[in-house]
Amino acid sequence: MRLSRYFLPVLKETPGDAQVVSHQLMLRAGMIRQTAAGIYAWLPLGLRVLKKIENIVREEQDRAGAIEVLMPTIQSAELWKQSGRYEAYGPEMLRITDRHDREMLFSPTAEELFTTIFQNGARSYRDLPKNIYQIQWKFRDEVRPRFGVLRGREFLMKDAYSFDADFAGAQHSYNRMFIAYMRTFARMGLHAIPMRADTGPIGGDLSHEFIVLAPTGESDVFYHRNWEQGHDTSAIDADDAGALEAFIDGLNADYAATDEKRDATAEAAAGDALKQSRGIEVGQVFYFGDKYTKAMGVTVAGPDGVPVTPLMGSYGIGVSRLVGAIIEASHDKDGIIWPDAVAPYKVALINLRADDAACAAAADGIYARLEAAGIEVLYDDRDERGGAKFATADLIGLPWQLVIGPKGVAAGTVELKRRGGDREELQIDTALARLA
RNA sequence: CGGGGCGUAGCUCAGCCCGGUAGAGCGCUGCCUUCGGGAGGCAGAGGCCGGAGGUUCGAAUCCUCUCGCCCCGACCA
Repeated sequence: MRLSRYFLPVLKETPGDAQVVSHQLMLRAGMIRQTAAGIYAWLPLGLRVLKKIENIVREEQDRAGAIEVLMPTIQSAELWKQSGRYEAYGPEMLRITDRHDREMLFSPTAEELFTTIFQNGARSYRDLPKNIYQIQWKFRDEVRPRFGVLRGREFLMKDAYSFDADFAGAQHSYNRMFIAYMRTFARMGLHAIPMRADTGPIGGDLSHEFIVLAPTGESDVFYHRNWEQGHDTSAIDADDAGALEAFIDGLNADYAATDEKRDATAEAAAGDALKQSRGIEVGQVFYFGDKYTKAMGVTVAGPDGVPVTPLMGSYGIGVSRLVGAIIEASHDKDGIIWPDAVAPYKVALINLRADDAACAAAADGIYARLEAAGIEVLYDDRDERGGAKFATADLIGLPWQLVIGPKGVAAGTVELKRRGGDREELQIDTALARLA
């Protein structure tokens, strides 16, 4: 993409409304614009990042055996009355009336609908287990939206719902999602730690929040320093329930808890290994048994013909929130530093001298070669000074900057710079090979 | 939902206390000079001062109401 033809409204100054760094940088880098409290328009650069994150989430859900569907954002109140949540949810649910005065709502989550849809297609225990998910916009009328996309009212969320015939199966479904989350966040260059979370009235220990460590995070978190190393999940066979359970138990042997769930005994045991940080919740996995299936009267025929009430879990990832969380975890004073997997483009091609014919020709040629090679490149061909182009490139945080200047062109070289890292003077072919 | 703050040019803000012809920097447009980390000069464009009432000869400025946004707290993917 040529920057001269793109829509990238960057800001030199920080808008006064934005307090946290990810919000400031997303506005400055032309990724989003706010249209109302907690509601954002996604501009081209932001949308590309959102889509990349969404795709990683999707790939890992698919790999974990979950099946993608898409539910409507606007739902009938009827279903919610069946589960009792229409009243219970309170003012956070955006309620709407249609022209016939029917009560509708903008879905804040979708247990009811998924449960109903599931019942539609599953009659027997042999249809289990099932895990169905969607990546869809949600609306929660938060009292106080803030921090940009970290706490918006409208947000993109992946929500998955598992259905199992018995507890052992439900636990395996839970573990599958658990490991899928580890893989998902790791692929985005994030260090997300699963922490024991509130399980509500169901009890048990089957709920974890996945927290990304970031100094600007909103909650205090405490964890064993073993969590600071990444965990290799590549060898884990998620189909092997026993091995998966053992692996996850091994992980969870190391203490990790948010402020609300601190355990003095476990912290004392951790001793010097106990670390404290701040964190942002980017996902949650949750087992809740027959809470909804029972309320909605959902059953499948068991092996003996007797109806069985399936046991459920739900699993959320804040997709739009992740955009902000990644920036919180990865930026410097000049701007964003995108992890490769989620970067809107791989490389910023910078022509330092748009007015220099030789320079422009060289940059055009390199641009064509990068495009032909299928490398995602944003070509700064604007008639701007070098400084302005560097500032823009640093701000939007593409992993690589390929700099074409008159001196280099004369010598047949270009400068390849890693965002936030080293720069090298390379032969053109060498630089292109490096980016391939 | 309690408490506080702010709405003036595309952005960041000044002006408001003490009423009297609406400002700066950046950005934008044109021309010239410049050109390896947000250059300089000259000339321009751009605002019913969030909205509605009121007080006044006169309101961005004072009063009332209203809408919007932000912050702190309680709450939350």
